[in-house]
Amino acid sequence: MKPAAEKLSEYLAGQGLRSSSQRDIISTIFAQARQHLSADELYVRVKKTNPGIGYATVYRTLRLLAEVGLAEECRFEDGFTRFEYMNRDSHHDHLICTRRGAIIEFENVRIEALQHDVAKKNRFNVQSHKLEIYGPCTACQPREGK
Amino acid sequence: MKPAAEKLSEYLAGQGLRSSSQRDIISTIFAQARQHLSADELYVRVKKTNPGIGYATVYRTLRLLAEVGLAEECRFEDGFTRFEYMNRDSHHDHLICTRRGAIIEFENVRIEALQHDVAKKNRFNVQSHKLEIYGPCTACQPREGK
DNA sequence: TTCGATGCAAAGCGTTTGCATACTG
DNA sequence: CAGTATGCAAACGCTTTGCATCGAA
Repeated sequence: MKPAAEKLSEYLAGQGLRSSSQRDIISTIFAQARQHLSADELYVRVKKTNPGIGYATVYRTLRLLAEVGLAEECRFEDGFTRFEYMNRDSHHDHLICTRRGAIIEFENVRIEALQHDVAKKNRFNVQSHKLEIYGPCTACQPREGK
Repeated sequence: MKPAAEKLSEYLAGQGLRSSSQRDIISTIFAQARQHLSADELYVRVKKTNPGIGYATVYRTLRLLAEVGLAEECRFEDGFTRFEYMNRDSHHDHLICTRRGAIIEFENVRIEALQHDVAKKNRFNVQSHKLEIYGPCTACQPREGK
């Protein structure tokens, strides 16, 4: 699997756009995080090693990465927008802990098949879908009073 | 089924809060809409018959309705927050047309059962879930190019 | 008469944009 | 060199809040 920075550069070259050290740094840090990050969380991480990089560049690079297909926007119920690193083809859904926000990914072909059935019945052509299951995870449940 | 305005009033009385003509008007119009509305869309509808009502009151009333369980916040992929009228217990999910934004509700117990299986495997206690299927609907498909 | 609710305008917050400057190709 | 990318700060859109006033109980 090619590193994110390289994929991005190839895309940029193909589009007549330019590479930059900032874009390399941001996309590399984003890919290494291997978890869902908000623009702000990514900005903080980038800032640690590269204080010169601005907020706007992080936002602009995230949008670029989304264009290339290396990042995907996720809007969960807490209202924050996060980005997920995607350097593969497989789709997956999310289990989200309502106590501390841990996010677990899963995949279930039977659910996907049923989704297609539902769509067919309603004459929808499935382009994409999104499934999120919310609840306390094991680690949080013991203390869950209610 | 009790009307939304009445349910809201009962809740307010129980909490030592006060009813108001604005709250009645807003909750009634919201309930009658029978579709997902953004705060702004609701505000516009309310404004038509009651120009005196302010934006803030619409927002505050929507939050109240959510508290009572009569409204639910929905964040779809387009980034807008909408509210859905909920005067029943049944849960349902959404088919969302990517062309013109039509929203269709559906329910599928088999999918829900599978979701619980997934959660169990991952030691999650399901509190709620959210399933959205995106794609062009029949009405939009004929003109769908690519 | 008390204290919550309202309407307005201002503030907040996350995100985007305009612009002069820095840098890539 | 031409033209894109950057960093800053200002602008933006949606939502919330402060405050004086209004109105329900």
